[in-house]
Amino acid sequence: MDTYAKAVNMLKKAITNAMNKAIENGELPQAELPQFIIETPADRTHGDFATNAAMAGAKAFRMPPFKIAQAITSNLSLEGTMCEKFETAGPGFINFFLGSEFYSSVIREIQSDPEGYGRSEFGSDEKVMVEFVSANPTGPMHMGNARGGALGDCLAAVLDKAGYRVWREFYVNDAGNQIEKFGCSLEARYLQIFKGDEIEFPEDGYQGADITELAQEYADLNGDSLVNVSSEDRKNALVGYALPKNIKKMQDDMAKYNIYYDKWFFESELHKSGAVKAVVDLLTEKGLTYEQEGAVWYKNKQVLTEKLLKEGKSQKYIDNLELKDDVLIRQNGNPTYFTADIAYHKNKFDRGFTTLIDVWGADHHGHVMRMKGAMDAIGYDGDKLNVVLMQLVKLVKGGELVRMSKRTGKAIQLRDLLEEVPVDSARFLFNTREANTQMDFDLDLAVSQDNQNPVYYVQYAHARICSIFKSLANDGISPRECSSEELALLTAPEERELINHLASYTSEIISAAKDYDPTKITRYVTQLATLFHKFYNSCRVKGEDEGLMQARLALCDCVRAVIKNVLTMFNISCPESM
RNA sequence: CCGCCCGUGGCGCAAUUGGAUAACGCAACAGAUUCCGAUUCUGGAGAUUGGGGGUUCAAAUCCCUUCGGGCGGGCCA
Repeated sequence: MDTYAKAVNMLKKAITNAMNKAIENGELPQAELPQFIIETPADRTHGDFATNAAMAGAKAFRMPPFKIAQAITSNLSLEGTMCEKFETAGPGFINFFLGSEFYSSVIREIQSDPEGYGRSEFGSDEKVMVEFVSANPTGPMHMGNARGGALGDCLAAVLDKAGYRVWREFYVNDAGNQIEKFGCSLEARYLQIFKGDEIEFPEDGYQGADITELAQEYADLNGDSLVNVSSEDRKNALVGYALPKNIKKMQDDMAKYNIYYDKWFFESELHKSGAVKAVVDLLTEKGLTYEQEGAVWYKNKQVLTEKLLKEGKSQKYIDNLELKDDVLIRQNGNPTYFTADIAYHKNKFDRGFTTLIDVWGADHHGHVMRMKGAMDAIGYDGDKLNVVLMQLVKLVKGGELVRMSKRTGKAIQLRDLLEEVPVDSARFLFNTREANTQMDFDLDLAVSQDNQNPVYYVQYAHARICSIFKSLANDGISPRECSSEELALLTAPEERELINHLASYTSEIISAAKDYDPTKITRYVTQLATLFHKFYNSCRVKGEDEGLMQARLALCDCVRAVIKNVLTMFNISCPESM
């Protein structure tokens, strides 16, 4: 357990003991102990930790919070808590102040295992799959995929650090309707090459220039050999050529973006193996399907109504949702995307993943509830499927909305972004806004190399620390292990605040993992850099007496280690000089 | 019409998930510094947390209502 968690735990125990003692000696009435929390106050003059135990107990003890606080504190012993002082304040808070033992053990903890710092067993080795991006292979990836990639990959990294066994997966929709459309679009462009504009382009086809290019490429390689074959053979040949190329492109783009998947999962496998059909059979066995107008339907309304009633929602609420059933097998005999997706998520559970996380665009939110319901329906726990919804990104340059790429005249692609913006910057900046908020991605900021750019600011703090060590090495000074007495010299407010922040790293990781929110960590590390600069400005390292200098060097070393720890986790570079 | 998400100083955003005087960064104002790395720091100014009501010791957070923005609502994905 990390020092911070230890300190909180011991404090919790001490407070519980004090309440029990107060009940024994009659200062508090007999009652069940209230649930209370230990928090770190926003305002540090309120101490390093505070508890709401007295306020939380107001109801149970039927006493004013302030009186309860007095009863607790008069029975409180700080023995073994790392705190050296407490006080009551405000409406009944009890505030605690840490002693030097805490500060030196934080530094020692980090230095003993810099790479392992922040890791915990919170996730108990549970197998988690994070599925993200999963863009359609019918065209290039866009800005939304860029955001999803950064968020999903860093979320996975956070979960890994929090003690989960994490698996990253990309679901390739290489089957079904959109591939059919893809084929028709390619076919039309191909035939246009040889027969001109008399060939009509399908109304709902993919308009993109990439389709035309792919058709042209095929024509350049194989000539007009497909003009006189059946439409089906022609489409198969074109898709067989174009699809692998598109998938390869996506894989290259992801690699450029420093994203590496454990698996690229192909939807076509589910069709081939019969898994999609099996899902329909399974639902039919459970009496949850019916036929109508030549299609097979899934009783979504029934399933969700039962689920929502169980959750305590009112009938009126449910009626208002106007739930509808869904098609599993179309009139033409083809399964829908929904059916394949059920089969895919079933497959994930069957592979032993106990928690599934999907990162989806917010436009898919209507899909969330029925997907969870479908998991329940086939005998899995729909609540183990968690969907992180992500709002749209707008590109902004010079304060103005950028709609399309200057070069191609088309919507901005992931590729265009990576040509303009360093990968480090993109990965970091996409992780500065929570998934569920609309975001403006500021291109000027992303390329700027000054402290306005948070990545740069953080990397710079790291480089600066490295340079301190180099500068001291030139003077013949090398860092050494410090004694507790020396570390106890770190008493300046800037030093203590910095150490406090270092200490909260592990719990911050856990909190980010709980909320599926990696953006907490970019905020954490930016704050760390800020606190370091404050320290750097008010506390000189060089030229102080040997003991203090070494203690401050140890602190610098810890800051450097944690910055590197975060950036490495997020696959962002961490230069020693810039 | 119904549902989901969002609304916090001029701008960008946070708040340990119900806790103390709503934090931080730009921009603007007043000043200090130019020292291990491009500066950095210290002050004050600026907020009825979109509006209104409710729940309780305590609400930006939960409930109701209203306004504004985004998204979605069966043979698309």
